[in-house]
Amino acid sequence: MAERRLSSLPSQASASLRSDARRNRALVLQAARSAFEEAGLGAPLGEIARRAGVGTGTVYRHFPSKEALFRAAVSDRIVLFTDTARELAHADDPGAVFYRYLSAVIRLTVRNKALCEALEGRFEASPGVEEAFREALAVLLQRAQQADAVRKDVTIDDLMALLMGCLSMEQRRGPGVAQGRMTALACDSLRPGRRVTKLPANPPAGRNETQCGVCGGVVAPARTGRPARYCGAACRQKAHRERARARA
Amino acid sequence: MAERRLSSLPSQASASLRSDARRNRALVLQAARSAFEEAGLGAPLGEIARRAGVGTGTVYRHFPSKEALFRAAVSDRIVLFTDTARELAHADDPGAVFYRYLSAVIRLTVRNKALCEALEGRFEASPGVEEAFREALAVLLQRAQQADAVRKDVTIDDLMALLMGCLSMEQRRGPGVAQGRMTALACDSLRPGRRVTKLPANPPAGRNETQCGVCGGVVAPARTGRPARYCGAACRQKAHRERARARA
DNA sequence: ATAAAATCGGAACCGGCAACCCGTTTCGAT
DNA sequence: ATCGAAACGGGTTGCCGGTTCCGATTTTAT
Repeated sequence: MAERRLSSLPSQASASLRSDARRNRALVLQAARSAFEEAGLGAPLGEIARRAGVGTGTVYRHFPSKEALFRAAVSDRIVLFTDTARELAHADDPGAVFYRYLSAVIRLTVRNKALCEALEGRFEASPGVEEAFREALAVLLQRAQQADAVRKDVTIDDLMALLMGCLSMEQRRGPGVAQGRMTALACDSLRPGRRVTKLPANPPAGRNETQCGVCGGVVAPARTGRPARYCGAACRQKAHRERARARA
Repeated sequence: MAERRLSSLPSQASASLRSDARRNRALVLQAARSAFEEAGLGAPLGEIARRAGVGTGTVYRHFPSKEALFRAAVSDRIVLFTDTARELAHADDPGAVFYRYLSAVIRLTVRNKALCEALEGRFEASPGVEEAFREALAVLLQRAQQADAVRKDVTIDDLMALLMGCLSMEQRRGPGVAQGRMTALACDSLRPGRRVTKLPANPPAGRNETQCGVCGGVVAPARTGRPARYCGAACRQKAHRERARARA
């Protein structure tokens, strides 16, 4: 009787489960990993069930939703990354360690669409898992900067963006093109040295230049109180008409 | 009688159409631009019809498929980029022009999901349109390299990847973070100067290191004739089991 | 061995969307 | 003003994929 749809203590799974259930759970997880790795979250759930050799019902017995399954499938990889970063935080040569670590993470992630999507943070891998990775990486970054191996104006936000950018760059290179070219390029961009461009500072909470919501053109910073959203009267009217239509 | 489902001469549309048809076509195109801009190809077609104030049937009268509509909606922007690049090809200061152009393209594309997807080449914007852009950009790159403003080991492939990477990087920055930081970083990585890393050369058509198809670990270059796909016997067996299951 | 409980499997359900179709409306030539 | 053809629009169809449900099956405790 009692609750039937509780199931799935996502963390410690092996305890107190019937033997077949334990086995099936592992099969599902394995199948999910390989399917998600190839197709990302887009992988159909039926396909995962088929690969695991179970019915879709069984999948739902163990994981309350597709997304929960996804989390379970990728989070351990991310945790592994995090742990590694934490260990490396006390290494001797922070600069070299930083670059090697970054390259390794990228190399190990590129081929794994699920991991890419998870790192991109479109959905939390698991509450905290992604955040922990970010913080561990921040430590490596900071130490590399202290060792003067990474330019000081780069923030952890920049680095996370750069990481994802590298993933998307490396990802769309066909076979026959060297893996890692973009990563190498990105690493070079982090190195201190003779620089031509200053990184644009984050806006001082004031207004800054934006894009016209209709035509994409440049909008001059507003002089009046309300934020300027359109590049001119024509686009503003167009937007109003559109909204009116939307309400109707 | 005759062909009813021909419709949509995608290029010169205004000729020989009834006045209401011409107007509706423009409305649909405009609505498509704005919807795709926000949501990319994922924007539902019904939503586009709604915004245009027409029925879905009308959309299909003018464009044979959703993708054709998408092409029509974005290709003119790309053509604009291409034309601009061609004009700039004869500019005096190839280095500065190159960097300015690159930044501008990124700035004008980031907020436009449709344009991003089109440039990423997941589907041709229009046969040739995307290719033309690439070639025009290649000219700018080459001239900048001749002027010693861009490192010589960067190829047009690298640049295209870098462009898309910048897009994906800038895209996922929330408001309150300066636009263009990643672009600036990327531009710096292109500049010649004291470099620490060599870009990995494209593989000499020989084998190179790959990843294990199961666990993602490193696979040593194969010594035998057949390509090594797994990092060890365990993973190989796992893969075989999986395939067997897939067949059944 | 037996029965209760847990688990399994896959058919059925449901929502969302692209694409199609056809009765109705509008245009514009005469 | 009239009429035929062109265009409209939204209801309908087909498909896909996530989720649920329940009868059948397996495990485990006694």
